[in-house]
Amino acid sequence: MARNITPRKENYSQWYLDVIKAAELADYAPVRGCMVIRPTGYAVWENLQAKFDAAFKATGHVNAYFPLLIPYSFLNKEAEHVEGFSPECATVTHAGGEELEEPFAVRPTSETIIGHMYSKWIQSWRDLPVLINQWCNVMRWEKRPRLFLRTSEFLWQEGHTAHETEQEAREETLRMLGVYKKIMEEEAALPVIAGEKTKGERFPGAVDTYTCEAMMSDARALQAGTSHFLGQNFARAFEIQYQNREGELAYCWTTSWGVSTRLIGALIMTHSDDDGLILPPRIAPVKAVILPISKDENTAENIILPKAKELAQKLDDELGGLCVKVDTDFHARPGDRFFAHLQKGVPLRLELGEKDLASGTVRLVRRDTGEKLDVNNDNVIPTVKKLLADIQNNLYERAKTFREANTHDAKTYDELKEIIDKQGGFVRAYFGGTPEDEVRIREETGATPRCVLPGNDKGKCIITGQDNARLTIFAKAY
RNA sequence: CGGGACGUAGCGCAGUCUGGCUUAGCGCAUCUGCAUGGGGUGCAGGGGGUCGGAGGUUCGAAUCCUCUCGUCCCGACCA
Repeated sequence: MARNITPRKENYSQWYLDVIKAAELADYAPVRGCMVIRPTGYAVWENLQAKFDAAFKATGHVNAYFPLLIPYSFLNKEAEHVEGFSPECATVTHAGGEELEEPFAVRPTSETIIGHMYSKWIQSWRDLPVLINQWCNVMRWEKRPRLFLRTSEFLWQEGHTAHETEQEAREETLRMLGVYKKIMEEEAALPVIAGEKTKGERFPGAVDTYTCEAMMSDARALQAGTSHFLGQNFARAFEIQYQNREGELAYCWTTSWGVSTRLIGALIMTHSDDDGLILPPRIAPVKAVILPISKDENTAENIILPKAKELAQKLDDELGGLCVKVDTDFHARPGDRFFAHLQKGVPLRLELGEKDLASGTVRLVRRDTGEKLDVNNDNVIPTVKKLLADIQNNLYERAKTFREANTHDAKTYDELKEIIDKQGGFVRAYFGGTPEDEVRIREETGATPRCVLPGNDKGKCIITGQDNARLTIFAKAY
């Protein structure tokens, strides 16, 4: 249907890029791996940001800002951390026309510099917990960039907390994982599985890493957000010590957690179709668009437009403002205007023409299903509210149904191989192997352990044959 | 980082092998006018590129050579 978008079945990667281009979400920057987030894409990010930020504040966190440049030596203080990040770290070696004595790292993440500051700020158990979040950009020099999913520079949020006890820090890690899951599911309509990462997939420097794992519409997995229990690793590396209630010096227990603009990639690949972008109403910058239609421009402008504006105002009042757009591009033909909004993923289209005025109705068209409804003027506002809620719900349910239909169980390693090879999707299997086993599985199947399911479901490991292995999801991932 | 493909107007392409035959062409989009108008309308007229960038070969380069930047696909690598 859309002539500027490659059908999903034909070439998934191309489809993804075409949707981004058609919806004007982002464009390539002149620097390899970097992108420009265009106003529409940025508006989506702002909406996501607003939801997460409110949830962070509600759980007692405050925002702050730490610098972009980090003394490179800081990264070296945590062995696993530097090993994990140095390959993708950009460094600044010159400034002011001179070579620097010590290079700066452009932050790939901020555990180190925040750890450094925390060691200065934290003296006593009375200073704890410290619950700080920052919204910023980070840079990771990726070999193979893809818009939103893996760009050299991206926007994200990183929460960094320090606690008095291990239990408190562990609770924080899981609390934020829960916050992520809730917002992803309720606001972004992305069904996710919240679970633990295996050893091989852990964040460099973490004791435990948790993830919200989503399935894209090609049945591949996408890590949508992570939360890390850092134990005392960074506290020891940066001497984040405090005097405890007994008057002794003790190391803090820290956590970190983040979600990024990658979520926009997840939204695209979860909800959109061959006509272009589909956005869940709760995070769509424009929730509904009203199109005044008439073959006579004068009628459109002087009779229909005022009514459209009036309706938009009423809807805005009901929906919380600035969410309804009136399309005043009378010169363009209706078909062109439909497609423009279709591709940009506006959840609901309201058509208001002479026929509607005569019959006292408005035509409503859903983006997710294409369903059309003629609704009496009196019922427009409640119907719009209902439809937006329905669309939100439908997108979530649709994605969840797809995920469930593409999730299979494997009793043996051979079965796992077979399913990954023939059907793809998520494969549940008991796994208790080592990181070396994970590497071997990846090499032999292309799949990686995405997440260990919560709960006490245990069984015989498909690799080692040992009992008590935890139920783990394997999949090919982005 | 290895293998492959590619970079010519906003988008998609032809021309590149066999340098001059083009003031660099085509489709879509765009602009103007008229008609049209509820899922991509029709006719007419117009605007826009110096061929990713730098250097070289040549009387002459979008076309040949060297370097460089970027994109896509596969692989390696990677929260």
